[in-house]
Amino acid sequence: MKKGKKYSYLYERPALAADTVIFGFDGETLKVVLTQRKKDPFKSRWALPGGFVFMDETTEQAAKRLLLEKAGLKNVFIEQLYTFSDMDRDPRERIVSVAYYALVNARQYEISAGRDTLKTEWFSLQDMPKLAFDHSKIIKLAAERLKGKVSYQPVGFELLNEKFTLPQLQALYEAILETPIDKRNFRKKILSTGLLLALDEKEKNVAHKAAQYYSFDKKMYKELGKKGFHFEL
Amino acid sequence: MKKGKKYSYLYERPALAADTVIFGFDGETLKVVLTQRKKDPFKSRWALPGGFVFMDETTEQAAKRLLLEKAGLKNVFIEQLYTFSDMDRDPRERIVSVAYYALVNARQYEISAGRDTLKTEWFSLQDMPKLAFDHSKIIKLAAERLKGKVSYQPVGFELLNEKFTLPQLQALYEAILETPIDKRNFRKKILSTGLLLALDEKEKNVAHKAAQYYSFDKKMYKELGKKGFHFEL
DNA sequence: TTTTCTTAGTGTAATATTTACACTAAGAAA
DNA sequence: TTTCTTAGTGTAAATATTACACTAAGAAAA
Repeated sequence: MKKGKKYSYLYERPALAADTVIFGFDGETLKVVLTQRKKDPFKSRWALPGGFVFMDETTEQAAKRLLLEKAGLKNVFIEQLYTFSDMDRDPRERIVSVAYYALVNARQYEISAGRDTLKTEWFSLQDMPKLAFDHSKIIKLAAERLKGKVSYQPVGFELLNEKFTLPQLQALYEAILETPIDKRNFRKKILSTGLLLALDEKEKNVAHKAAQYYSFDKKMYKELGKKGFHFEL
Repeated sequence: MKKGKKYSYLYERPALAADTVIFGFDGETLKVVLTQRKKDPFKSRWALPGGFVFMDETTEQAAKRLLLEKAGLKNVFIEQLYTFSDMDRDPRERIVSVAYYALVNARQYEISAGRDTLKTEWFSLQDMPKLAFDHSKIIKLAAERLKGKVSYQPVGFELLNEKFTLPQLQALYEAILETPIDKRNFRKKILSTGLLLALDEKEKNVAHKAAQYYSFDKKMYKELGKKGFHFEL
């Protein structure tokens, strides 16, 4: 037993961590926040923001704390993704990680580097560097999950500005689903759900016809989020 | 530091467990396997089969081992459900549990009681006893997950006999979705997916018109399981 | 052997949804 | 005033969904 190790158990226990996949949308592509590691293992490699779960917090609370500590994000939507438990996923020792994904407005939040990271940056999903640990796998699963989510729940409130145009919403859907969508059919369908409120306002300073702003009908958004609705085009 | 506690760490660690929600179908209702606890806490209460995760196995491997040890089940379909990490979910100490759900053929498998359980039995989902820990919550989430699964993936292969009739398959869908389905529309839709192979064989010894047997087209089942398909009636 | 009971199996018409597709409108910049 | 760019709109054809009632087959009962 090494000196200074204060907590002892009858059976060996893995360490417990939380990792977060932070999705943002810049109007063009889906992005994910990565942090560059300061220390070994995988020193200077990019990785998901993550860290150990403390004894006085649930894994979700840990994920939210880490979002704040590592990326400066507060009050964001998160949902549990999956728990990764391969014995060798961390070369130091066994660490079981509960992964969460978060949806944030990439334009609204300035991402700030955390304490033990060199840099923290947005990376486009189609253009990812080589990642530490099994983090590529985690991101891949998160992207699939988000794709699934879009097809049965409204998505967008968390990722867009409060006011947004239909072309913006469509671009978001196309980025998540990784497929082009017919403009007219998209509008018809999304408007028929009753999710959207047309605002009395248009885009400004665009060198083409200005698009109308919409916002989500909060009540409807919540309702369809709970009971689900099928969205496919 | 108490005597005999051999594993020491710098930081406190929760224990890691796996719990399993085993779904079966008896032709009428969805059932779940519960075991009656031999020891405190919650002595003699019904609970989900579960136990600690060892250091040389993933949580999924642990869930599979526990399925065998606690219920005598081998080679069954399992999928990760959710990780439960409330600090007080176990009164003894903090135990984080990764929950899995399994789908098995309730008629084919004899359930056998495990070592430290009094009894192991099937319980109908609508008729559950009071459960230990947060296991009611886990089962509720598992049932919702299964409901969701049915609407975008084929389900039935794991729960029915290799040969089954359309009324049996329909009864399964009705049990999972908790809603009656129109017979003609169900047949039309399920047959149009190409999932089913009509066999050259009928039910025997039934006091009414014998139903035709079908089996799943394995290739199609796998394909639709991977890429998903929308099923709703 | 006939009748009864029970569940399997079948089709259609009305309605709703999905799909494919091309032009005009608005705004700034050249 | 012309050009460039993106917003916004409608329809017809095809497909999918829904609601709904009778005949067929088999064993059991009379």
